[in-house]
Amino acid sequence: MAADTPARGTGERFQRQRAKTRSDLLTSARRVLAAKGYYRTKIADIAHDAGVAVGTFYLYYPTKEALFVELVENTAHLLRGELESARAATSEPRLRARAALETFFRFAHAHRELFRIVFGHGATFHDIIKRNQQLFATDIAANLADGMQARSFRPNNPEVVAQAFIGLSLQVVSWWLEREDVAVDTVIEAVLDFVFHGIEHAPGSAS
Amino acid sequence: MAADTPARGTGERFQRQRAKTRSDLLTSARRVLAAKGYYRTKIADIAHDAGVAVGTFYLYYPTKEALFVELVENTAHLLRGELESARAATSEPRLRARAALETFFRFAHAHRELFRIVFGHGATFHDIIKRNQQLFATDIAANLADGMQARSFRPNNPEVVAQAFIGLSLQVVSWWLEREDVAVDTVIEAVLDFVFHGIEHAPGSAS
Amino acid sequence: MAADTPARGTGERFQRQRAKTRSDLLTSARRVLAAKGYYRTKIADIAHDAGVAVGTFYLYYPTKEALFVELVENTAHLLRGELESARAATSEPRLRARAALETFFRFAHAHRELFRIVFGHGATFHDIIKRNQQLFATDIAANLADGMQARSFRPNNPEVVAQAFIGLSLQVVSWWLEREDVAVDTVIEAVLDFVFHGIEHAPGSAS
Amino acid sequence: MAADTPARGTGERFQRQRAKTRSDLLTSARRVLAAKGYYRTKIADIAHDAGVAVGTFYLYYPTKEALFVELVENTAHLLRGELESARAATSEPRLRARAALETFFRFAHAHRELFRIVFGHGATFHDIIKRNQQLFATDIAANLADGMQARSFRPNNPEVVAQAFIGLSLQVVSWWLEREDVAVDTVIEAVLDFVFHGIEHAPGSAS
DNA sequence: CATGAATGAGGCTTCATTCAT
DNA sequence: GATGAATGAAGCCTCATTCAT
Repeated sequence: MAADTPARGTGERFQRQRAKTRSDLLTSARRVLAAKGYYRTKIADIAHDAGVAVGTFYLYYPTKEALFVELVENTAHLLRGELESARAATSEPRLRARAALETFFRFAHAHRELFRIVFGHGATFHDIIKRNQQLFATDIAANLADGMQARSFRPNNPEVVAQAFIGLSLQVVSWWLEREDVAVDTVIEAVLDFVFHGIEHAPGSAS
Repeated sequence: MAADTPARGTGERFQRQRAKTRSDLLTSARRVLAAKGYYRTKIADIAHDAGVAVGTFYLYYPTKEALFVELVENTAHLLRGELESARAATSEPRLRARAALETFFRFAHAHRELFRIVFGHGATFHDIIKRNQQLFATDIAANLADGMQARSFRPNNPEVVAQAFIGLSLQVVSWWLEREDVAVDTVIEAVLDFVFHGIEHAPGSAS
Repeated sequence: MAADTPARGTGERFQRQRAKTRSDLLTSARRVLAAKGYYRTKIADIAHDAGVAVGTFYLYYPTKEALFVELVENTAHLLRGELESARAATSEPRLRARAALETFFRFAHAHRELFRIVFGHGATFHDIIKRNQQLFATDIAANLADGMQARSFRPNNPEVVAQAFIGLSLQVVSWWLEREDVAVDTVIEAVLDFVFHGIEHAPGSAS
Repeated sequence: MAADTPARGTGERFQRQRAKTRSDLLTSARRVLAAKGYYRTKIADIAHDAGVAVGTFYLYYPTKEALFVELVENTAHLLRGELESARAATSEPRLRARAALETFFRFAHAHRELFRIVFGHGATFHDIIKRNQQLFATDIAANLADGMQARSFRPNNPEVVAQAFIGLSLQVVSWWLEREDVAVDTVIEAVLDFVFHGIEHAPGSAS
């Protein structure tokens, strides 16, 4: 046993090396997938971009699909986590919705590539994406239903509005990601205004 | 056959036959592309579905992409036409927007397959789709700007709202296309409510 | 319906063409597999030998293994049929055994390539071959048991002798297939003598 | 380690270590090759089984084939040695043949894995195996010819009988190696009886 | 015109072998 | 010496497109 220890130190080195290569591949995959979409992305493209040989890819991911799934799951999980945190900050539905929307935009901005892969391009072409979108829809619909119950929001069909919410967010973000000139806050404000005066039960608002 | 006045214009009959085959191919392409998306659709699938040989496909369309482009262009053109008619019915921005939304939903419902191809699944994976979406966005933004000018709509960034408009419409329609149980009008009403109380400049609204 | 008939004549032409290509592929597969064995045979080798492109192979066989299995099953089935006919000619165990042995040799000679594939080279590397060999072993053992019961054959373990039978036949045939100079009958006679009498010079027999 | 007089001949210790690793690799190669055959065995499998890294394999064997060849040569050499000893015990052809057969069976039993590699599975797929089989055939044929000359054996074609000999031995042994239930001696007896007397129930002989 | 067989470039994946540490 | 990550040639298979009939 003790005699086998000397290898330990070396093992660490390999671990670090592996982690680096894996991360390189992931980064390249992000970049390339975001740029060309799933079908037009070749394993060779990713490997090349990562500066490794094709075979190396397969030391880290069994298939192209596996990599893709991992990327999607990671991203969705990350986003969901951030959204949860944002919503946890308050229990007031209006504030929550605003916080969620902001979070979503900032996330998309920070992870534009991941985002483009998961929600953009081929969109719902893979079941895993559909499934993840459904999760978001459910969360949003629940929040909307709460708000309606509390009369913070206009009574409406929560499911439909949730879908609308998702749809408009994705579209605006996608659009915005291609024109870096517009400030985030400008867009967020515009969207918030649009969204809010759509769901908000106008009290006696003289504007 | 014999009953078809064989002596007369062979050209005419062939013409008709050609048109039919072409149309058959288009119909099959719609069906198959809608079901499987561009990349997973093989020419052989379409030909088989249309009841012709693979080679025949190429007598009508030079490439797979050409067919796709034609389909997209057709659809977009058709939709744009309907939207124009709808808008032409009135010059009042609010009514126009409502009419356009209704038209859009009814169109998506009537041509669900075309719609899924052009706006769903592979979404923006092809430039032509992007280009067409942009056309719609421009139209909508123009209409919104008009409305804002006329103080029918809340002042806001027309481009952003146009994108939001498109995004929510696509998403809701896509969602709705997969659940035939909900009535069109229910969905339209929900969307209209959401959309209107978002864009409408609340006058002195007692709701 | 009647209008669809004109294609029939053409269909026949295609059928003939298909049959030819299929047969070409089979012939080439036989040749190449026999020469290089399963693992060293590439699809491209077979296709090239058959004078077609690689893709063509896949119009006829889904995988390399499928082709192999078909070849093995065909051969085994053919051989089993011939052996059955040979055995059916008489019920006398000795004659049957002789007839079977002769049939086996003549078959191997006539279908040397198939034979080499199925029984030679990689031999039992694939389950299907094992399974087929077992079938033969069972038949032979049954025949031997009969003969022992009838006291035509020396009492012995039929299973072991059946295996010995198969083994020696395969080996001798394989050996003989590589030296075309020896006449079939010479070999058959030698084997028959060995099989029937063994190697021992009968003690009592003054020869 | 510390107990191993570290100061003394490092070279010697390394020598021992090297020998051990080499032997470990050989053992693992035997096991894995026997189980999966040449083509389906990966270097990684062997290395893993031996508890060393892939690269280490190449410190001991230049190529996969080299290892294989060594294994085959070793085995064949070992067997030939044992057969020679067995034959040397007597000059009486009958006894010699019997002794050789027994030796062969016991060898196969003792080295089933080596045996399966060299004679089973991939059988004659490699020239080296063919060449070795030929060596055995020559030996056996010589012995048979002697016996025939001495009238201990029936006159027959020695080459053919030698091939038969080899073939039946291999087949029976292979068969037997997969059914551990049968005792070696039972099988040997059956084979000896068959080899010496054939299958025919001697006419005059009262059983 | 229609047919469907044939083509072959191109993508995915494997694995014997090499190499930096 | 040992390690295991990296390499890349090579094999399998797919499918848009062409072509002989």
